[in-house]
Amino acid sequence: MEKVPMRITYQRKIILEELKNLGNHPTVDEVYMVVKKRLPKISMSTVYRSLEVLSKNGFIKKIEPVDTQKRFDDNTSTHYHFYCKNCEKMKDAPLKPEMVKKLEKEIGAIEKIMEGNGYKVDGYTLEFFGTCKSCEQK
Amino acid sequence: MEKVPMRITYQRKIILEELKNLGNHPTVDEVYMVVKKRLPKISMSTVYRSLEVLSKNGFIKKIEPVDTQKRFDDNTSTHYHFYCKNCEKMKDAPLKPEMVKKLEKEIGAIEKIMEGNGYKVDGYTLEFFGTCKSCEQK
DNA sequence: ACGAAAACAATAATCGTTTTCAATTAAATG
DNA sequence: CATTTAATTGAAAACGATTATTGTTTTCGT
Ligand SMILES: [Mn+2]
Ligand SMILES: [Mn+2]
Ligand SMILES: [Zn+2]
Ligand SMILES: [Zn+2]
Repeated sequence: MEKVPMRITYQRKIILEELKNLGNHPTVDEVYMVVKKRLPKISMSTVYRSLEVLSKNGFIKKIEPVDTQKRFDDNTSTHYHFYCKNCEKMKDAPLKPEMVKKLEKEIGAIEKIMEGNGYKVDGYTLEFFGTCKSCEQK
Repeated sequence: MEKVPMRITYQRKIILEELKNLGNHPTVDEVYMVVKKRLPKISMSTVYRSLEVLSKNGFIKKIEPVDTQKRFDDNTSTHYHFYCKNCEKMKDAPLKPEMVKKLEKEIGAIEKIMEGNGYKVDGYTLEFFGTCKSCEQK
């Protein structure tokens, strides 16, 4: 149960450096392409692993979908979801309609602000994750 | 440019039926498995296409990630993102820190409510999508 | 009932990501 | 230092989810 400190290897140092001067939210492939210029022999898996380690140690932040699979909902009205990492099920967020309405309005206002800033906002997704009620009760 | 009405095929009818009585947000595979019991010869691609068509015609709602690729951010503080469907770049949502703070607080309250409902909330993702400023200016 | 267009089943291809494993490198020990 | 131990790497294969392709079948307006 000991926490082994992250090793600062040459490739990790360079990956971090290049991520920083790439700036805006690159994909793994984008990082790979620039790093390859300095480390021609580096492999894709090293880039994947390093970014993972760097984010796990708080140097950077990973942006990833809560759940990668497509899902379908017979309820077409606006509501939010909760993904349980334990049972891997998607549940409706346990919120009263009034709460949903309020949040919806709030975020709608935010969208307006972004539109005022020159962005065309088509929509958004808000998803919570953690452990669902039934899983928690065990 | 004509809008062709969706054909109501046997398999679409059954897929919709089964999606409805599956209830909670099934994955494509989950739909496939139950539908296969009634239509042993149905193929996976038909399930994919049908769910797509059904959602496009408003019968059901698709739940999918704004962007499927992993991305990494050198900014580790809390902030929101905007995905441009045109240039396929992820940008920081153009919001003033005060606005972010406010939303953060608002959603934090929502999390509390869900915790009160027996859920363990580890976090959430909020992502906007549409067309970014620079793409819009063309 | 006929025929054009749409949808189908089966299969292969693609995409992003993870795993495997032998070789290399870094850190810990003496 | 030299030696031991353990983590990391590169290359390749495997993976799961989704999309594309190709003939065949079905739907539906006429
Ligand atoms: Mn739902
Ligand atoms: Mn960011
Ligand atoms: Zn659960
Ligand atoms: Zn753009």
